[in-house]
Amino acid sequence: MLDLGTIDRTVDRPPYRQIADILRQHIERGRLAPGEQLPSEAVMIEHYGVARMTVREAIKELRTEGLVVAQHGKGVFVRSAPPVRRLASDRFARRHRQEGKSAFLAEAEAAGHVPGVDQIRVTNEAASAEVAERLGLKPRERVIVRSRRYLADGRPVEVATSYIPESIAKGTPIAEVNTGPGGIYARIEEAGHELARFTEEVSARMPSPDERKALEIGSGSPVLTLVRTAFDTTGRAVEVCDTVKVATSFVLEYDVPAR
Amino acid sequence: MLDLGTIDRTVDRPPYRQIADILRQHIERGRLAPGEQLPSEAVMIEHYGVARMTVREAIKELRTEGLVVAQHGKGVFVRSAPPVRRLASDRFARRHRQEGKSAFLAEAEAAGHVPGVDQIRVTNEAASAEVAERLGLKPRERVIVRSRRYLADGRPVEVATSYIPESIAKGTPIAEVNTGPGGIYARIEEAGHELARFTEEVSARMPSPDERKALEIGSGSPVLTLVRTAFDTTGRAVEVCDTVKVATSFVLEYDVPAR
DNA sequence: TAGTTGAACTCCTCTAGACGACTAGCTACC
DNA sequence: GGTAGCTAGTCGTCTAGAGGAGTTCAACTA
Repeated sequence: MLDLGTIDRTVDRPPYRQIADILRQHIERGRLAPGEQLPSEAVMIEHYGVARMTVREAIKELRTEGLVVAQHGKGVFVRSAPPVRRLASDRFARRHRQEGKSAFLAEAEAAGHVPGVDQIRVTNEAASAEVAERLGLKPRERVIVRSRRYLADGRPVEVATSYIPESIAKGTPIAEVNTGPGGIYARIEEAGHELARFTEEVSARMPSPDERKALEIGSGSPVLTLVRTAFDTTGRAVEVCDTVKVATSFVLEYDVPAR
Repeated sequence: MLDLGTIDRTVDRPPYRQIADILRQHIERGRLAPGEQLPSEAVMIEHYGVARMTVREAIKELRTEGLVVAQHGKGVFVRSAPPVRRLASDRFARRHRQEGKSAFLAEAEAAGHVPGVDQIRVTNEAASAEVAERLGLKPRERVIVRSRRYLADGRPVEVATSYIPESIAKGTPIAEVNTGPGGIYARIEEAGHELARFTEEVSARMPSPDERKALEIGSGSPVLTLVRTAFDTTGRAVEVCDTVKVATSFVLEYDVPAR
């Protein structure tokens, strides 16, 4: 049986924080294992002799920290840490494309996960000012917009939107839902644009409500955002991609020369 | 005067979320500017005709999202976005060290901020199993541990801890609080270890209470974590550095060859 | 003038209770 | 045998109130 301890009314730390502290320790020390259910609100109300809202405040704190998830009608459970996927900086290596694997597929399989993609939407739009600038296009030039959601072992882990100039995508399956083996980078190279390098801008923030929904995460889970630009050997930007990843599921690895 | 709108009791979105939505929109559309004060709880209770806790729930949601910060006794304010600092992947370029600038100093100045460092602590410890493994040392070999906090324009933006093998640091100012011009990387190179490359592992998570305190951020602000290893030209790991950055203050730029 | 007090305002924490909605398991009926 | 409905247990949301504590500023006092 879990030792819930007691709260101390004389100390200046408020009861709801003390309760959160006790539960947090149990989780961090493994006495409450991932997936395990926390004591119900009723039990804790009884045990600590506090009001319902006080217990809920404590649980709210843990939810904000991403330590637990509540399930309406069932209980509150310790978050089972999703598998962490390491993304090495060679994930865009040509050999993967030559093997018919897209970057995501190659990485997920290497990490032993079952990859999946859904919610694919492909449209042809006029480039926004920002996208045009990043791609070095004139404003309002047309681009293929590809958005999709990636899954690992059936769980959503990332949503991404790519923008490719129509002039490059024309006559290729890039504008189709199914781009064929190797993904869009393989198609871009076949179209005569040999890829030379990528730049990635990494940052992190809290998710918007839409992103929370698409990634099936709570409001306490941060996201990693990647803004990637692909350049061909002539230095032309041939694709930009905005990616939002579930932060807890990823570690990004980069190799930086000292120069 | 700010248009607070009204809530719709017939729709299935709960009132506290509707209130949060209204406020969020005002913030996102700039009608509530950074630093500006939100209507007080009392005003909103009156305006929407709801109970205290309902308004507080709405505000809590915005706090969790990192959009606002509450100040006891003063009010709730739209978070003023701290200056974002872009960290280019050339931030460890040798020329910076040759100019006597550490990586942080070089970057901060380039971005037009006043850099600062405080809370410097230097100790000599037996390497933990993890650090020993990352540095390729035998367990319990001694390392110099340097931890410090970085400030930009007086605001804390990052805490970092470096581990350098004592065998490399011996006889250099690396074990001193003041390492001299160019920082520890300059000293490592002077000690005969020419730096060849770095690897960085980037991830993001919510901060621990300690980190919240050191970085002076609320519980709704995520942090970026960097685990860096520096290698010399012989392939030996000469330093590892664990960094925790305020996520909203940084964009990390990386250059990835397509290979 | 300089310092203190007090009021008014703010958010923080807690209590005690209400009803609603979701889940899961059991039961009774067809 | 299958299903519809009941029920206990869970979390979600809301109400109406309380005292506490930090902030500000004006009024008061020495």
